[in-house]
Amino acid sequence: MALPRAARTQRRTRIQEEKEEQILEAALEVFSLHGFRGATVDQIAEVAGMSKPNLLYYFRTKEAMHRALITRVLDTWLDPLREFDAEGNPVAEIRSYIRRKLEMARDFPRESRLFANEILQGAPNIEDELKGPLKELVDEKAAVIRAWAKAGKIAKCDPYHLIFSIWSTTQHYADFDVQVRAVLGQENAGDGRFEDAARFLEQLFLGGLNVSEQPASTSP
Amino acid sequence: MALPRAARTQRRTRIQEEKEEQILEAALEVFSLHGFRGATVDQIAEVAGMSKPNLLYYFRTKEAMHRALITRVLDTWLDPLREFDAEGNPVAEIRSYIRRKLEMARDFPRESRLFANEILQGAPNIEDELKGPLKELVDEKAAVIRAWAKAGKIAKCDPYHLIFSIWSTTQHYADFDVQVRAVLGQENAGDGRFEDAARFLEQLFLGGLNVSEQPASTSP
DNA sequence: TGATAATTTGACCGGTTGGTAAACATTACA
DNA sequence: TGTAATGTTTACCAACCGGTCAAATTATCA
Repeated sequence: MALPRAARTQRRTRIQEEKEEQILEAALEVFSLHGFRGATVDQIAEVAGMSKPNLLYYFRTKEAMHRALITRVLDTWLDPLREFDAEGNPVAEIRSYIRRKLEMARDFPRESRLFANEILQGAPNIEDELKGPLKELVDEKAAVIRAWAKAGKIAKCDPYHLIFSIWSTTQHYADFDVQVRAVLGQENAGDGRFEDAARFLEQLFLGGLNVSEQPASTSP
Repeated sequence: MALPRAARTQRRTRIQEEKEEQILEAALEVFSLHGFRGATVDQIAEVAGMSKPNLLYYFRTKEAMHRALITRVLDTWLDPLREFDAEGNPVAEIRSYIRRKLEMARDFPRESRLFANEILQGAPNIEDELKGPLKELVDEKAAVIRAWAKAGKIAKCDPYHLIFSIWSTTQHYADFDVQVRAVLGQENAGDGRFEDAARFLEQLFLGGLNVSEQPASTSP
């Protein structure tokens, strides 16, 4: 008899790799649009192009599928923050962090919505991830920002709320895309809004931190 | 035989007022946590403290309930933006707008999450509201902001993205509350984070718009 | 008070849900 | 090539879903 994924100890076959990939791709599509409870296994199976029992051969439950998806995506989702470099130039670091987050909102909106859905619904499955790895990473980067402020390289500010602000403003363009497009109207049908947003957010954050475009001394 | 809400032409009875209120309160609780598809009528009925058929006597379908809830909440949700006054002092206006939005995130997080869920899932039921009334209101206020910039009262910036930024940063404290609390740790158990956020966001936006704390001329 | 309208309930319905059992098909590999 | 492990499908299940119905209960007011 066959053993589904969770019970296997041997290395994965080619078919397993392919099918699990297909499934997670389809799961991302459906979960990101409807949340965990609103998504149905039938729908995911249909998007993945396979029968429901076949899908359940690879992931025994809907929850297992969701868990696998979240863990995989969370890791890459935090990459931009990890690249935040203490040794770098504050202005360049903050600017490129905003740019990268905005690029991710543009290129991977489903991943953003998956998290938004999860957090919005109380994060029942990833609370530990938030309080553990995520908090540690943010604590580390907050210390960097605080050091920059103490050295007078940027204005003094609460580093946690600075990070929250960058998260929220950039992810807004993925999570609230429908609203953004409705308000801007269809004349901005292309990706132009992302460039406009990048320009505005740089102005906002660099101005708000008292650093001009060319890294200069803080104002008196 | 009795006529449910939608078909009634007479004035509403006391019981109708009370029960519809109970139901919408319960619906807000459940919809804001699970989204439309993830919410169940049974669950709403249980929270409302009545039987499912009784609930369906007042709102004939789940969708009717959701529609009634959205329309009611959307109106009050936009109040802070409506109060944005062209004649006022730009610094005071922007500052008080941020404060009011943040207060709403603190005092009415469920309402914020209700919208977030709706937008996140493609806004199937309120797209018209977004493209109509909402867009008109934002267009109007964007013109005000642009005029302020033209008059040199604030820095030149894209007014739409400014509004998006205020929305996203403030609503973040309602929609992503679980994440915010996880990152800040339980030492900030009270509402202190809202005061910290208010301070930071004022610094960010007023600085980003080149206006100091005491309304002054723009820097050279 | 009594009759009429408004409200509430338990039983129920067809369709969908997440998930299973077992027969069948395909692949990997000795 | 044979065969054992892996992969796929059809048929199915019990629980749950949104919603209906008719009977029972309660409020209203002449």
